[in-house]
Amino acid sequence: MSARTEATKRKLFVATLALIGEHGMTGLTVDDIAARAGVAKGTVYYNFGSKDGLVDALLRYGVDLLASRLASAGDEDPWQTLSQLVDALLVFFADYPTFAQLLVSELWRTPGQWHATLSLVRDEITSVIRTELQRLADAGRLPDGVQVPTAAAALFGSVLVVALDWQVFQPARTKDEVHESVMLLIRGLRGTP
Amino acid sequence: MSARTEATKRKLFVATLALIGEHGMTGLTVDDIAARAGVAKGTVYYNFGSKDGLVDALLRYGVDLLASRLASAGDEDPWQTLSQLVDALLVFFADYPTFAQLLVSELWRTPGQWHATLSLVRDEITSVIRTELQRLADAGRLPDGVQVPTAAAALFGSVLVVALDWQVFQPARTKDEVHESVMLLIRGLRGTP
Amino acid sequence: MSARTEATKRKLFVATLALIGEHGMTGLTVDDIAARAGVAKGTVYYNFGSKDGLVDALLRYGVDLLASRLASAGDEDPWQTLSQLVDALLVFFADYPTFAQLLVSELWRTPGQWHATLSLVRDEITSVIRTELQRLADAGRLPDGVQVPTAAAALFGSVLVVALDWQVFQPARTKDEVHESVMLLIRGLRGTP
Amino acid sequence: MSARTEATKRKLFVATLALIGEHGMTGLTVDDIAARAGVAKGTVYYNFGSKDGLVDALLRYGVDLLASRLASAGDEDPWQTLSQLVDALLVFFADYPTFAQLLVSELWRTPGQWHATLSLVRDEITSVIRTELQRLADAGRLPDGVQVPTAAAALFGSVLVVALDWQVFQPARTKDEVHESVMLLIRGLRGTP
DNA sequence: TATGAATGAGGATTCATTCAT
DNA sequence: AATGAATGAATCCTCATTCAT
Repeated sequence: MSARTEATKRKLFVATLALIGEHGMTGLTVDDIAARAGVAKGTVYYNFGSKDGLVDALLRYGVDLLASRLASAGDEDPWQTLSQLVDALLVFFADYPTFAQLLVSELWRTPGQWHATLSLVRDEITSVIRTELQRLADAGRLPDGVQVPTAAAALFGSVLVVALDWQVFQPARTKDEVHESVMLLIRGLRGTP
Repeated sequence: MSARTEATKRKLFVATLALIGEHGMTGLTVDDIAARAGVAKGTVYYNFGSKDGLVDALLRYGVDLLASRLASAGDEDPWQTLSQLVDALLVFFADYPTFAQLLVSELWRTPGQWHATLSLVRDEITSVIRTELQRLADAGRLPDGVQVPTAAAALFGSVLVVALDWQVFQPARTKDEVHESVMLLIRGLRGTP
Repeated sequence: MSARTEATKRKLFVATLALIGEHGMTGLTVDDIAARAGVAKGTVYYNFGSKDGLVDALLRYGVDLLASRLASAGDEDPWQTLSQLVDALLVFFADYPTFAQLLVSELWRTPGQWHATLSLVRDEITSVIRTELQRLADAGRLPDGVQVPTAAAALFGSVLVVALDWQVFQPARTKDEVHESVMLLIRGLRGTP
Repeated sequence: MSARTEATKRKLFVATLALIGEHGMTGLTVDDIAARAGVAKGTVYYNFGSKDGLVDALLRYGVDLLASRLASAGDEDPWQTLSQLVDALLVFFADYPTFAQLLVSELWRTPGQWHATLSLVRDEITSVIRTELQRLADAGRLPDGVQVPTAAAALFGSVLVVALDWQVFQPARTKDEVHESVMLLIRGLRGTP
């Protein structure tokens, strides 16, 4: 892939993300994307084959970005790692609010055209969380009855929704306050001391 | 509003909800709605003015339904009330999965055409939760640092997301298991005993 | 025709005239007419059979009004009578600007749904003018080559257009100024003294 | 604008003009226009944005055509120039009867969607007439009390209406007869010899 | 590698008219 | 004599996609 091609694709990603942020997935048109990116409409098709192809590629691009961020979390204490993961997620969603929107609005749609790619995102995140929860479970540090996969999904969902609510309805809160709220919420998982 | 009109509107609500469940918001056409409801297309416009108007009315219809269910929750012990609210929400989302989808996919969209109505839904639900959390806070039964509005939003979001995840990715779980998961998750709010 | 019916019809005429004045013939809907008149839509159909029927009736109503005004003009001197006719037309068009608009916009349309009725209006007016011009011609007071029917049409058109231009583009002019302009214009018909 | 685009636009202009001539503005559909022009419906929207946009562009196209014709009139004697202008107008309206219809039916509509463009047409024509009348006024060759702008408007309107009446109600007349009628009518402006 | 004019199926909306009350 | 809910044909417009350059 030539440098020129790569630059074109990146311009299209940026334009798409901006437009989704402004008007949502509905109302996202190839015309607008091309105009915003400063290229001709045909270029989108030349590079991505279709509108869906572009969005799908954008999604994968986002997954990679997120994965690299989550990878940096890690601590001997699983609770510390969880705290770092929550932090990384909040920062990522703050950096790419559009991505959070996209995720929440498409992830649980029945047929969903990008379902495969989005499930990938979900798995990417929940598996990291699941790993830490499992470490805790193995160490007997989780209360009885906690189902690791369900708990991981719930934690992921909570962080996602809280991040969105933070930005849309309570932008005045600081990241640390929000982080604290989430951690307080899940203290229940720690079980009675 | 005549009985005939009311019947027509209800038919259109039912048809719309069914179609959103089948094909999502995208792919929802007035043609399909009218056909499914067994009325002419013009009837949609006569009754709701536009497709958006129909969805908006449907949303308000759902709010009322949900509100009446939440109203039945109530106990001397705030924790009991919270548990009942979580239960009512899970049951409602199980009864109207489409409504949960609609909520999650539209609630945090930036401008969003139904933003006003959806905020109403959010407020309707969170205010009930907030009331209970406040009762706990007033009684000194919440840990320091818990911000009631943020906690209420987080709790609502968690239940919503968990309900969706339950249906889409883990349909085998029973409602009680899911309820238990959520309650475990928020045990943290109870503070150190 | 009962008094009630007549009142209803008049209300519909008034509403229709007002709406045409505001939005033109295009954009004139039965819904709007009924709403403005304060009656149900069905009433239009009960009274006039169709939208066209209403407009047609309105047109005939206008013709009668105009005819009665023109009838009051009359003088021994045909030039005086012409002057009075021009005056009556200007006043009528000033009183019912919408009627002038309707006339000018529909009279020369090729198929034109109200062509028959509108031609009636045209004949009503031009025949009065024609009569006076013929009196002048018979008295040898018109220059050679003046074709009475063409001249009558031209005079009618001039007055109509001048009246409209007066209202739309030069509302500051007084009626007398406009009247004077028209009379000056047609002084040519008087021939070299 | 590429040659291809220009050809497409011209085809659409021709088709539109023909259809307006046949069925009037009402009854003008984008479907018909596209079919007549031999292009897809979308092409109309690609090139003009909307049906109104197409009509507006057509109007401007007509203005230019007319302006170039009027520009060829010119004589030392202002009366001669006026005569030539009247002739040019009659010929233009005979060549493009639809344009005359469009003009008369839309020019004096209250808000009117093409009011801006149509006013442009009106100004284009009346200003040329105004110039000649002003030359006469400056030379003291107009009777007292003639208001140049009003007289110009009246003259324009007369020619327009006479041209339409000629085609619709008196097609047997020759152009020269009609021309003569108009000139006779405005001889009044020449004042007492 | 990129362009942009053209396409046409698809979908929202309008509105004159009907008819049971 | 009047109502107004319902109709559905007619129309405008959108937008993902194609293709010749």
